[in-house]
Amino acid sequence: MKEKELRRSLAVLPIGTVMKLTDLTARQIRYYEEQGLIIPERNEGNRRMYSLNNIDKLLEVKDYLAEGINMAGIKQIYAERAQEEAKRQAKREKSLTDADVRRILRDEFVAVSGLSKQNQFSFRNNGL
DNA sequence: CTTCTCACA
DNA sequence: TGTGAGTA
Repeated sequence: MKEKELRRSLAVLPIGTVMKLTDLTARQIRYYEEQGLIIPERNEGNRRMYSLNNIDKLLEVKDYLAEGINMAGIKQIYAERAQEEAKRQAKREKSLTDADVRRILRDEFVAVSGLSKQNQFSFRNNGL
């Protein structure tokens, strides 16, 4: 499920192909890049190379534009989308630290009680 | 031939 | 956003 996403991110399409796939002019495609909506890579000859994800985003932008949304509006939509992703990322990190909290708490207890891990083991064997 | 940047009779 | 100029 991750190998697939990697392929979709591979920039292998020249602008000419993108034009046919999206029905957008080169001018528009470059303009949307200028607006930060997409960030195509560049090959050795400074030629823009697009990925399938870039195509999807361009088509998405095209739809928003068709719905009457302007550049500013589209930028806001992606800005909000980025913030929500940031929150999800923060939550994952928080849940991961929660797991670590137990380890930290346990180590703290061991230190305060003065019990080594080996002693804890022997205590258990003695039913304590 | 395709794409790039820059500019606007 | 279109388009032509001059390149790479």
